[in-house]
Amino acid sequence: MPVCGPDSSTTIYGAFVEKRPLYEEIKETLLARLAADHWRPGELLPSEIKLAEEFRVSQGTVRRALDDLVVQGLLARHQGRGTAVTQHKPFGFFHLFRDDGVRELPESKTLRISTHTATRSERDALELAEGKKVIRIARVRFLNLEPKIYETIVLSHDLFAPIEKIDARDLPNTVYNFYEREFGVPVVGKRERLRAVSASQQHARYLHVEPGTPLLEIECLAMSHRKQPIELRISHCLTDEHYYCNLTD
Amino acid sequence: MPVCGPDSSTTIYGAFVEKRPLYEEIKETLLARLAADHWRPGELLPSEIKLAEEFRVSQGTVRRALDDLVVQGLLARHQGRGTAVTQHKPFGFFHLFRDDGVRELPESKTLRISTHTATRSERDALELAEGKKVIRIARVRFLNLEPKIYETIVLSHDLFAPIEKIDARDLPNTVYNFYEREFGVPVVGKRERLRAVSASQQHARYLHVEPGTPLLEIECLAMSHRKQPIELRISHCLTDEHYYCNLTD
DNA sequence: CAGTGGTCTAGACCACGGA
DNA sequence: CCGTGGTCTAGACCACTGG
Repeated sequence: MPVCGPDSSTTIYGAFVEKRPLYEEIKETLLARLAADHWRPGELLPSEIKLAEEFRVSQGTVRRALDDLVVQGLLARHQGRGTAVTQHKPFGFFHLFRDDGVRELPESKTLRISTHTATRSERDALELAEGKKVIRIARVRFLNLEPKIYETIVLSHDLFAPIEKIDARDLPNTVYNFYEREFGVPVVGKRERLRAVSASQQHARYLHVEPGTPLLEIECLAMSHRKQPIELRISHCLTDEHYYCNLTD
Repeated sequence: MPVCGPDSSTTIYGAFVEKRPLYEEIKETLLARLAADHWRPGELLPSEIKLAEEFRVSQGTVRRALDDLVVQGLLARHQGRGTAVTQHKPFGFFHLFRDDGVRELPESKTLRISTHTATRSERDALELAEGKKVIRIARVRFLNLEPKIYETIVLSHDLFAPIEKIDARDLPNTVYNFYEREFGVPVVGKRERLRAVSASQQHARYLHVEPGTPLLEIECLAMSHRKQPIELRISHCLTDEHYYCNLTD
């Protein structure tokens, strides 16, 4: 009798099983444990056999769940060693590379955190009702000590109200893990829209360029499970010395 | 005794098996058949059971190979119906959407096809030796009848020499299928680098904008199996009414 | 209804890593 | 050496599709 989630059940194989595939249930359970920092990054999970015993399923079913999480970038498996939690957050995966191919980690300076009534496009992206409020965070991000990105983060006030009161200096550099840890909403996917736009007066001031300079606009919608939108992020990047990289295969 | 490729073998399970995983061999074989137009897009492949019999492996092994090809986007499976060749491969490769989310099929007008000695950056991308020649194809692409993309395609002359003699009007709108059909090189992956740049005089002329207008530059390297680079494509897109979309999950 | 893919099991052997 | 994940098998039942 498999023991994963509190779902409704039906009998097959002469036993009780959840209607959704077992490996989906197991994935959810493991995902929840990952979100709850059950294991530290780099730490080894129990072996397939142990997990199979715990969930009362066959090794193959656990394997299927683990494989999916590996594809999602949450776990890494090593023959002979074990299955480990991925070191560097996979979803905050930063796509900007220096022209020579090196990936730099951006530093952030938070300019302000404020609350407003959501605009039409913010409501559309975050699936909010009319009149709902959002928290906006404005940041400048530095690559190699030079300001290269002006970034606005938009969050549903209902979900993230406590952020309002945080001191701008205390906002972590990478916020996806922060959302997961503080608010229990893991970011598992995103939808990005890119455009080339002209730098506004404001962009120009913070990025030390002339207004009208071409900027790469990245509108990124981070999503949790079941496509629930979590965070809207609009970045304006100076791509004179960097490029945005996208791989497929 | 599995029967896939002409690889060296070793005995396990008391039988002869290839050193590489069986499902990899099967993938390659199916991939070759797909490249050879063994099945038409939309056509159903033999069932898992038939394929398992043909390759003399278990159903699970065939399934593993098919699943991988589904992830690659080459096949689509439908419970109760069968496994089909994906209908529109080129569509899956085109990322530009209209602001309202609709995806338009771009029209192309080929401006010229010419041959040159490869530049440094072209050699780097296509992994060519110094002094090698490349074919350059310049196109303007139209969305909703308006010129929106100025595109340069760069191909190794060694691989694609016959293209040189093709009349510009006969070059198909979507060339990936063309490469596969005419030259036997299937495009299975790509690496894209995006930047925001200013329109040059030439861009401006063809796209009917002022020089200096921000354009989205997409440098796309199309690759065949084993990361072999096939085609370098540099597109300059006017993103006043469109955006480039990237999904992750 | 028969045939397809989707899920799951139980068990086998192999290749790799670390003690 | 043992325990890990990686591959493979044979067979079961389910859910869906089509005639």
